[in-house]
This record gives sequence, structure tokens and C-alpha cells, in this order.
Amino acid sequence: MPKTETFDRAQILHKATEVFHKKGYNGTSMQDLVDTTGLNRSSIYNSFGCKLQLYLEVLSDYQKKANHKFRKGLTSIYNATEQIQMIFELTLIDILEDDDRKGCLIVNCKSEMANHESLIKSFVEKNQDQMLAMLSDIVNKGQMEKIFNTEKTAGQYGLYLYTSIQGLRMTGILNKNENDLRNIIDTIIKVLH
Amino acid sequence: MPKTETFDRAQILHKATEVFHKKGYNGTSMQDLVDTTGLNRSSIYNSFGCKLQLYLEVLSDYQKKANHKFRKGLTSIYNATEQIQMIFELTLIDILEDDDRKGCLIVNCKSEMANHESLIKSFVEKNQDQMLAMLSDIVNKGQMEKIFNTEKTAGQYGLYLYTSIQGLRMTGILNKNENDLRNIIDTIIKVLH
DNA sequence: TTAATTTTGAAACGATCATTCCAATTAAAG
DNA sequence: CTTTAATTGGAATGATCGTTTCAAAATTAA
Repeated sequence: MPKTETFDRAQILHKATEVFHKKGYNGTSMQDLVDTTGLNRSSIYNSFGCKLQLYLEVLSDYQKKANHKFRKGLTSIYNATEQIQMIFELTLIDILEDDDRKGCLIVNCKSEMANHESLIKSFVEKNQDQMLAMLSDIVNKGQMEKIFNTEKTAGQYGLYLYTSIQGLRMTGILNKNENDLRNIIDTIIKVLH
Repeated sequence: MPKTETFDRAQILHKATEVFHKKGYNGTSMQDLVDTTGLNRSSIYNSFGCKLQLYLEVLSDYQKKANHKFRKGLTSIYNATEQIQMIFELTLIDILEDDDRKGCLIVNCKSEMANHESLIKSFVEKNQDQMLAMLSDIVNKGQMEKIFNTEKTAGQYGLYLYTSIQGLRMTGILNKNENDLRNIIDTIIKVLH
């Protein structure tokens, strides 16, 4: 029987995520990945395929973790307003913890590659669909409970919130002032009531 | 006396802008620039300096043109609401005309390079300051005229609008549905009244 | 027409790019 | 142990990277 992988796949993926996040896809070389993962070049290709495949796996992993964070944050909260606030709170924390101004990996990825690589475009579209589903579900619930107004449909508000989150992530790259960011969030949410 | 430049500098800059916009900074090679500008490699270095210098000149040019568009659009409009609407209208047009999903050059640039190159970071910060000044001036005027509410300061609303514009540009990369985008804009602006 | 000076073309620079190859190493199963 | 098969290290692949070099071409003032 064959020798088995000796490295921790999750840990390697985490290291790879850091590099791609910091330098972007085109800014990251295989040498960068070799250096930071500590893995040999052959092992990377053997275990993850080419650079783009590894990047896609990194994206999926990043998305899965973000999704998990959202779902975990939303459990034990049943008020629609607080749920929306929680989503922005998690985003805010992510921004404030992002000391080296990397921004959001998926937003960066969309900006850099959505118009080149069709696999990336599909991934980002699927990510958007998931976000929209989550957001409009909450809005819909809030509207049923008469907490949110019905001047726009849940889908329309969902897209508005998704847009606002992306904007917040872009602003958050260079502006880490918590009060400023909280004011933006406050203004974003206000229109729902 | 020396031989003078034979090419049209503005036209070369326009071509270079197209490439950088479509492929990003790291995705664009000097060969790409040679191919699309039609200029010789030496001439590029001789007239524009290195790749980064050329990129910075492209950014300045792009910003100048966008500024010009805004100022032109805002002349003969004296109502604050309509001024804000005009700014979003111009952004919307830009999004709808962007057939190959490139997004906004400056947003892309911020996402790709603001955390690496300090010259880029400075440029983007200056661009942000200009946008914030323009937006909060309009908001301030609207508040003086009692058209906009004063629940937030003009500066806070300015930052909110700047954030929203960036979000709109991100959403606009993959979503070109005019109705959807107009609904987002409508929702963004509503909070001011 | 000549002298002065810059642009231009084309080749070349060393470095780095993503990827492949192959022999040596390793570990599980018989 | 021996066999088996995958992982691993390290060198090598050809292509492309950004940048430089230099002689030839081009243009204008004298």
C-alpha cells in the first residue's frame, strides 16, 4: 500500500489562502506557495492540481468558513433586525481584524478575475446567489413580522444589502475607523424600517 | 533639435487604460502594452517610464476624465437630490456600457494593489478624499435646504454614499439588469430624505 | 546640407513564471 | 522482510517577465 499524505491538508489550504488573499491570484507565484506552505512543488501539484485549481479550492474553503460563521452567528437570534445587524457585525469584525488591508478575498477575486476565468465567474455567481438567498430570507421574515417596510420586495432589499456589504468591504480596506464604519452600517440598515 | 514624439500621447494612454482595465495590473504584461498601443517597447519606457509609472498615469487620466464627467453632469443642476441622482446615473451608465465586465478601474486597483504599493495607496486615498468632498458638499447643501434629513452629518452621509457607489460597481460587474440596479440606487438614496 | 539630439526598432538581459520529470524516499499490506 | 505504490525533493523545462542596451532612423535648427 502507498505512502499517505504526511501534511495537514486543512493547514496547507489555510497557508495558501493567506498568500492568495494578501497578493491576489496574479500576484502570487507558485514559488510563493512553496515558500509559505512549506510543501514541495511536486506535492502541491500532486495534491491540489494546478495553480487555478488550488485557488478555487481556497475560495471554496474561504466561503465555507464564512458561511459557517454566518450560520453560527444567526443561531439563537430570531429577530430579523438583529439578524441583519449580526451579518454586518461579522463583516465589521472581519474588516477591523484585517490589519494588512487585504480586503475580502471573494470581492478581490471578483474584481480581478470574474471577467477572465469562467470557473471563477461561476464560483462568484454561486456565492452571490447564496448571499442573496440568505439576505432576502431574513428580509422576507422581517417584512412578514411587520418589522421591515414593504416598499421594496425582499429580493430587492436583498440585492441592496449584498451591494452594501461589498461596498463596506471596499471602504474598509483603507478606512478602519470603527465609528465611521458603524455609522455606514447604521445608515444602510435604516432604510429597511 | 531633436526628433519629436510622433505618436498621440492621449491615444496611447487610452489604449493602455483599456488593457490595464481589462486585465488588471499584474495581469498585464509589457508585451500586452506593446501589442495594444502599437508603440515600441523602448518608446514606452522612454516616454512613460516603467510599468508602474505608466499605470499611475493611466489612473490619473481615468480619474480626471471621471471627474470631468461628474462636473459636466452637475452643471445646470442645482437641486441636491437631482445632483446625487445624477452621480448615480453616471455610474449606472458606466456599468451598463461595461460589456466585458471589467468593473471600475479604481475600485479594481484598490482591491489589487492598495495594500502593496504605497504610491497606489496614496492615489486611491486622494481619490477617496475627492469623492467624499464632492458627495458631502452636495449632502450639506441638501441639508441646508431641508431636502435631506440631518440624522447624520454630511460627512457621514458622504462616506455612506461613497461606500454605496463602490458596492454598486462591484454588483454591476456581474449584474447588468437595469431595473435591479435602479432599485438599488433608489434604496440607497431614500435614506437621505 | 550638416550637425545635433531624440525617437525608434530589435535583440538581449537575467530573473522569474507555471509546470513537468524522475529518481529517491517513505509507509502500509502481504 | 519484501513488495507495492504514492509522496517527495530537486533539478530542469521552455516560456514569459520587466527592463536595458545600442545602433539606425528621423527630424529640426543652424
